[in-house]
Amino acid sequence: MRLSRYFLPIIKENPKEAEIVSHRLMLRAGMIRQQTAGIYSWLPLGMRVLQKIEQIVREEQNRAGAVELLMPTLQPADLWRESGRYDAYGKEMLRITDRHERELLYGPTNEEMITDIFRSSVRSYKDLPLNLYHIQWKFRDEVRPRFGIMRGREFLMKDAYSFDVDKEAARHAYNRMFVAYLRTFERMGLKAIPMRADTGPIGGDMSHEFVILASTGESEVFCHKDMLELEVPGADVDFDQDLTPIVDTWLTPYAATDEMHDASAFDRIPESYRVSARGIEVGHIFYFGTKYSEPMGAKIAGPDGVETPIHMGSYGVGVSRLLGGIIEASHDEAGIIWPKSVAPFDIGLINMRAGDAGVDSACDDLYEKLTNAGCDVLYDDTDNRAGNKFATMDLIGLPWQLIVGPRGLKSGEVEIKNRKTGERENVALDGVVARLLSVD
RNA sequence: CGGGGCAUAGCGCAGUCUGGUAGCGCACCUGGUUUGGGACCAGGGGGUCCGAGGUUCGAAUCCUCGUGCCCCGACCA
Repeated sequence: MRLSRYFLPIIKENPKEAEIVSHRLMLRAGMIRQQTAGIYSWLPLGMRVLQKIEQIVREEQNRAGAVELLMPTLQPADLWRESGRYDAYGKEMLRITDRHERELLYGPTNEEMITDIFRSSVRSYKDLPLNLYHIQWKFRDEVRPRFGIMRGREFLMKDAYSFDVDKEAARHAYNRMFVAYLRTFERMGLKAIPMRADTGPIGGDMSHEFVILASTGESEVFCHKDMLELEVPGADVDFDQDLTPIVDTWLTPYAATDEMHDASAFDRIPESYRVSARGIEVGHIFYFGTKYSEPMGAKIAGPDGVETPIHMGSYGVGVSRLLGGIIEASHDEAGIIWPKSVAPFDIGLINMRAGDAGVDSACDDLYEKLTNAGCDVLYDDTDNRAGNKFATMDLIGLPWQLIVGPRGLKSGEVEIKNRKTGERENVALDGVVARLLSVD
C-alpha cells in the first residue's frame, strides 16, 4: 500500500481524553476514532489489525473443532424471556423497539439464540458433540466505558457454544477450548494465564478467565512464577484425544484474580516465585450445564431414547479488546510494537527523497518485489520532510522498516531497522529482499 | 449510579475572575529553500466560542436550564 493513496490520519499530539497508553497510541496511529462514548470507528490501519486478530482466533477455533456461523446483532426479546434473562439483564442491555412495536435488543451475548438454533435442528445424541461459534459485534451499555477500545460499549467478540450429552462430554469440550485459547493468545505474542473464575450457581471448577499481564491492567492478579514458563501446546495437538493432562499442567500452579484470590495459599508459595501483577481479561470460558437448555427445551434423545437437556458451555474472546491488550503489552516511548502475527503491515518502506528519480525507482522496485514475495508493505512514498517519516513508522509499529535514500544508494546500500530491538543494519540493495524474507 | 472535572479551528490550549474587533502552537493550503531520525522563510484558509433561554447598548465572558465528553469509585469480554 502506498501511503500517498492510503488513509492514515496520524495525530502528533496526545488527545487529552486518552489516559492509558493503548488508547493514546491507537488514536495517534490513526487506528480508531471515537464516535460517542464507548463506540468507535475502525480506521483502515485499525481494521487491518482487527482482522488479523480475528483470523488467528478463527483458525484456532477451527483447529479445535468448532464450526463458524454468524448470528445477527439484533435479537427478539421473546427469546430472552424464555431464559428469564430479559428482566434479569438490566440496564446493560440495549433495548430497541421497531416500527411494529416489536421488542428487540442489541445482543450482549448469544446463549439464547444459539440454543434456539440448536433446538430447532438437533434431536439425537448422534449429532454431538457440537461447538458453534461466531465473531460478531456485541453491545453492553456499560455505565462507564473507558480505556478506549478496551472497555467499549460496542465490541467485537468471538463467542463459542458447546453442546454435549452430559457433563463428562462437556468437560472435554471445555478442555478443547482451554487449549485453543492457550494457542490463540500465544500466537499473538501474549502470555495469557488461565485463572480460576467464579462459576456462580453452577459451581465446580469449570470456569477460567484468560488474563494477560500488563501494568495498566484493570484488575490485580496473582500467580506462581511457574505459570509464566509453561509450554503452550503446538499446532499438532490432537483435539480428539484426552486433553486433561495438558489442562491439568495449567491448572496446577497457583493463579487467581483478585476476587478468587486465596491469600493464605499464595503465601505458601516461596516468596521468589510469587507473581503479583495487573491483568487484562481477554478470554473467559465456562461450563453452565443445562442453565439455558432446560428452560428453553433444548433436549436430545440418548441411545435409550430418553430425552434429556443438553449440557452447554460458552467461550468468549474479546477480539477488539485484544488490540488494546497487545499494545499495552508491547510498546515503547515511540509507539506501538506489533508482533508480526498481528501487524497491519509487515514492512514499512521509507522513501527518503521522494521525487528523486533514482530513489523513486529503487523504492518502486523494492515495493514490487516484496509485494510479489507475499509481504504486506506500507510504502511511504510521500514527499514530506524526512524527519517525521521515522516517527510515523515507529508510531504505527510495523515490525521492520526499510529505509532507502540517496546517501545509501550511492554505495548501493539500504538500511533495515527492527522496530522491536531498534537495531539497524545496512544491506546491499540487491540482497535486501532476501534478507527481509529471512527475518521474523 | 455516587464523587470530581471539562466543552473556544482537525489536535493541544489561552482568553472567562474584571462583558467591548476570537487568539496562540501544531496540523492544513500556496510559493520558495530544504532533506538520513518530529525542517526553515514568507504568505494564506479555517470558528453557530456545546445548545436553548435570559440580563445588557453590547455576552466566549454574567444568570438559568439542558446536552455531550473525560477522570476516580462500584459493575463487566
